[in-house]
Amino acid sequence: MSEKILLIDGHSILNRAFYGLPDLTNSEGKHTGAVYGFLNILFRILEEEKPQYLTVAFDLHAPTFRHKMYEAYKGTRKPMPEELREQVPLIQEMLTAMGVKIVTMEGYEADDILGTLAGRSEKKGMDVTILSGDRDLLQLATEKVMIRLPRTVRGKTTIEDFHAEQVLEKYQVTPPQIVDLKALMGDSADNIPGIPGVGEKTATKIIAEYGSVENAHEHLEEIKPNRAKESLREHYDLAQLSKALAAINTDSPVEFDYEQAKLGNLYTQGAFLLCKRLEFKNLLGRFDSENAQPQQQLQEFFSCSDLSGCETLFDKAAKQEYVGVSLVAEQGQVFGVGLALDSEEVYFIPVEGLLTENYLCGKLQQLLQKSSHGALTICSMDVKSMLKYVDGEDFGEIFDTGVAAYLLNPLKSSYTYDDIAKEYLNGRLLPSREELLGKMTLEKAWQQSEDGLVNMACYMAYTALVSREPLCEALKETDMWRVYTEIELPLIFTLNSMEKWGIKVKGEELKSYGERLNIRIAELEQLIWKQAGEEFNINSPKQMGIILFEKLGLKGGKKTKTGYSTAADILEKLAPEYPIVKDILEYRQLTKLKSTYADGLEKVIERDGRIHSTFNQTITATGRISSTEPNLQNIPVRMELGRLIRKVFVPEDEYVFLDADYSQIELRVLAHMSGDEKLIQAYREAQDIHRLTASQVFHVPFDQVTPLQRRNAKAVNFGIVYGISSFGLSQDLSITRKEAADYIERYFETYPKIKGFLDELVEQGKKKGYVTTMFGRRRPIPELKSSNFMQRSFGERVAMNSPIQGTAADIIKIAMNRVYKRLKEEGLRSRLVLQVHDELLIETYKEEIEQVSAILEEEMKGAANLSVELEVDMHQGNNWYEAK
DNA sequence: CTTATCACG
DNA sequence: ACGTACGTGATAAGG
Repeated sequence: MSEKILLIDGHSILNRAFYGLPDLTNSEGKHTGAVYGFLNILFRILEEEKPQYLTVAFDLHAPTFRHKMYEAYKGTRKPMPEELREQVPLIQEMLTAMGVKIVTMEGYEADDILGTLAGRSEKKGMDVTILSGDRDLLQLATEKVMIRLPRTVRGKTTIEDFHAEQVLEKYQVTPPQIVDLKALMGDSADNIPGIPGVGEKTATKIIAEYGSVENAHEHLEEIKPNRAKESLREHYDLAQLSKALAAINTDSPVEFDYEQAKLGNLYTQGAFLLCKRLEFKNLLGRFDSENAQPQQQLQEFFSCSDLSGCETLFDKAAKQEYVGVSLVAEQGQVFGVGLALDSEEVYFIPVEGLLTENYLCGKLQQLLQKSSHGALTICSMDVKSMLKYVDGEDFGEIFDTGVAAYLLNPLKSSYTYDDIAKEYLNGRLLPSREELLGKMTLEKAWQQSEDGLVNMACYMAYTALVSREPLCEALKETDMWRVYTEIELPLIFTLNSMEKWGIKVKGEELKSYGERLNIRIAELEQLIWKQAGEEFNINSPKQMGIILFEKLGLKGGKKTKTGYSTAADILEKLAPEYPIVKDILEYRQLTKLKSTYADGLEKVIERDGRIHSTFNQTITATGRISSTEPNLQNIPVRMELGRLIRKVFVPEDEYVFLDADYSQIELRVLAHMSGDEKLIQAYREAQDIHRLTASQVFHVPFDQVTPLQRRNAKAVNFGIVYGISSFGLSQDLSITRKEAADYIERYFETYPKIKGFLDELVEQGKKKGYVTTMFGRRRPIPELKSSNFMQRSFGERVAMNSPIQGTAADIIKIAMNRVYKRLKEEGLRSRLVLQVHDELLIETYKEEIEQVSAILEEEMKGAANLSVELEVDMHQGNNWYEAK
């Protein structure tokens, strides 16, 4: 078997990968999608080809590189987008790290290098594979040289392969004749003129018959279409020039050492580190853990499993200024505690023997208690998750790595110790949880060997302790110190209290509600099947799309890449005409209620008869909190049938619910932040904002606004908060874009300062790369720099929305902290149990109703001092349905 | 493990 | 021309 060499057209493949994949960025906002795509294609081809040699050719001057497909279509030339340009050095660095030979040469394009190397290698008796996205290279195909052209269609990459034979099949000319073909037809993307009046069809015919431009010219009189004959006669010199331009130089003086191109182990340590830096998590798995991964200089950790040693440790910890703590626990089961006294003295205390779960949690509580420490600050990666295992509500000073890192960059999906070490400890690389434990659960890891667990616990405690200083510095640097200390840190305890109290749910009522739904669901199912003429899975959009749009022939064609869209807004337009659609919509609604709410909630009722949701503080990009397992922030309310579910959420005996929500907080925030006098005035006079907007926008007297006008104006107000676009508004109101644009224009005429304010936000976002809330919370917006219109537009809307949504989030967080503090300090039995973005639910002891109402009103209204009042609506009830 | 759908603010 | 409203989370299908 002969040897094989793989030659890659570097820029071309990078380009393919860039346009074929969504624009990936790592958590630092570095664009990495093209590099990732390149590596995936590379690995795939290597597996298929198994070559002995590999080399990648690059043009020396990247900026001359173009996206040919795009240009061929547009007929214009655009510079390489910045997102792609910055990835060129990255892929070269990656290839070099993998020991892959890169070839460039002054004065020659990558094409020429590839052509030359292909020729030389073939002469040596090798098989050659050229990987490129550029069809020009087809001229290089022979019996031994195969050109592989990857094509990305809807995210799937297929590869077209060409030996000489396949070129002939597809283009009716031999590979070298491709050059002659181009000489006649030209190639706008490559600036090859060709000759006028000759396109692909004619050119192919001529070359297939006469073999070359020169021979065709000799037989000029025989050339068939007259137009072509005359053109060739007149522009023969142009044809020859084009031919020269199209021909790839197969004899360039490139120096090439086959030894250096020998394919070795790609999975080197350097490549591993780079993959890690770029966050190619999927690729990391390819690396052989022994060869590639750097020797983890595991820090020296100590285990302590005897009672007196443990006591000593905690005593010592309590006397310090700072101590790093981690709790290794999962689903109520505790495995051990990590304790970092200083950077060199990190301990793991396993649950073992006398050191029981209870004992350890008790020690942790003592450490956290306010009374126990004078000047001690407990540093942890995630304080709230630790508090879950600790009693009491009177805690001392803490530092929370996760919350701090979240404020500094709220766009990350997680805040693990290895990421934080990398980012805030000078690129320090620690072994990640996955590297230590794999995909094992804690329990499995514990049973197998506690080594990984020990390391993880210690690294967590260590990182929490050591990264405190740089994180605090960064918070001060970015003017977020106050948001951190005055809003987020106290919020940890507020949320902890809410999670621990939970909310009482009537399980039996939930069950009967579900059964009631089931009766109707079964009816609808039969009804739908009957109308469809067959039984099918109504829950499958795929099956339903086929039934509706193919079998029953409803109009309203394709929408998604996988088939027909059967989303509610599409179906609703069809509902008046087709009864089956109405039934499907009702079926959807009921099954949603059944599975997500009736069944879903029942599953998470704990033994105390209450649901304990988790409120996540480090998820959203804007500063809101989110709720999981279950999500209690999306319990139905808009439709009556769904709203009934709220009747199962009840206060304990002797308690009632007090529900308080901010009235139009986001619009009020907008009024304040923009300083628009008209809007401020309107709120001061307690006017109906939507009606007022309607009267201004539609130029009608205030008291003659029709309900439709008011509804439209309300949508405009919402649109403003979301970062208005005429398309979005038109979609929402089912009007034309022109009309929507009209509404917006008149809105901005009415409230000129709002226009200025929003423009300023976008400008600030573009200039600084982030926008801020009233309290200084930041939201980075990397999309604003994108060359992609859609992405950039998204960035602009985000720039307009985030400060408003985020400021509202800040305000209610402040209110929560204040309410929590007042309830505690005034020794009340009432407690905060839920937050739903602009709403707080308090399980109120009946004798405290008056006092709690006053606290709620006072603290919610007083949470921020705006130029308009913060109005609060409050209701009382024996369940959530009544109280809302 | 991603996609479509739908619940909330 | 581009083809979207902002922010979330849970469920069921179907690779």
